[in-house]
Amino acid sequence: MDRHLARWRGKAPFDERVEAIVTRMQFLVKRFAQAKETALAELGIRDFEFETLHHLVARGDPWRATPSELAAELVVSPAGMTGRLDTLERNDLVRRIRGTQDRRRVDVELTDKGLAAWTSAMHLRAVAEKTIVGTLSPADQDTLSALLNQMLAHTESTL
Amino acid sequence: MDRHLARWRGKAPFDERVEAIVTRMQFLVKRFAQAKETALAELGIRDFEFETLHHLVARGDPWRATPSELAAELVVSPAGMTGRLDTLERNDLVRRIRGTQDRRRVDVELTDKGLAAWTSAMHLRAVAEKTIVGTLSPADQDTLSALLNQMLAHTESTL
DNA sequence: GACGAATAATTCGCTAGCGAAATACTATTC
DNA sequence: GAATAGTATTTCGCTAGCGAATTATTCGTC
Repeated sequence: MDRHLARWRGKAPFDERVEAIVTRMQFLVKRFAQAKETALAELGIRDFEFETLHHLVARGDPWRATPSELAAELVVSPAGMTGRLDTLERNDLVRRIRGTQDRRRVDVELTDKGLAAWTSAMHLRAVAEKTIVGTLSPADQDTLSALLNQMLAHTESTL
Repeated sequence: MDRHLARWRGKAPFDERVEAIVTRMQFLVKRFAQAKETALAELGIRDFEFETLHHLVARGDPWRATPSELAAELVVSPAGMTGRLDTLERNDLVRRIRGTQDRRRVDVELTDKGLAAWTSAMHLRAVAEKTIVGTLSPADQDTLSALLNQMLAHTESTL
């Protein structure tokens, strides 16, 4: 992948540094995704399933959220989230509960099976991620996290 | 998105720092993707089309590569790359040329139209990316790029 | 020259996700 | 109470990409 960047050195009609950052991040995120899918495959769970359960667990008991909240947090369209929830519900990992005060709303709740699946998967997935991030020292990890956060703060403010 | 991370503080059964890094990178890469699709939409070109043309241009005249080379550089499966090239060929952005010395191979070559499309799109896409990365100082950008590269070097060495 | 292993690209069947529209519902105004 | 605008979720039609298998070709061995 750095060969790609090397080809442009000195002659690219754009900011090479920005190009390098974006390209490396894209590449790494694909690697994270591949590592996680591989690690989770032995449990028969997909990473998008895990991520969704993860966000429900993060909310604490009673582990509920609306499809819109989940869609926003996971950067997925409403239609995409509906499809995800269809899959999770079909696998008995979540249940949909119609709102009583506002029937347009749906509460997505983690099932016992979903919580157990999350528990089993969480460690495997953490190992897969740490394998890559762990090459950095803790101090470097803090630096990286802060820089990413600075860019994130910007994207949040322009929405 | 940081609300998600805040929910775990102090009680997560995994390394919060690693989680923060991976989550932020995933979020940012999605934002990059959205910004680029939006910017390129006015030219009627998709980001995956641009990325593919970009890798061909990077090789210099005569702007050729095999499907396997492109698949590896862009982290796409062979089947996925075949589909991409189908789309690019249908839009007259590339042409496929059967190898003469090894007829299993195909040479993917940029067309004039493809080069023109890359030229038009390149600036728009660079602006979209810089909008986010540009919030960091040049020194911070170098730091970020180096840290990302350190992780990348590791993933390359474990393939 | 025949055969088997390996390689390159494509095909096949499938899926997660998208944008836009539709449906169901709520809130506000008259 | 009726009408309208807005919201939440789902439906619809489509697509980029995947894994596995297939097809065509090359290379090495006998």
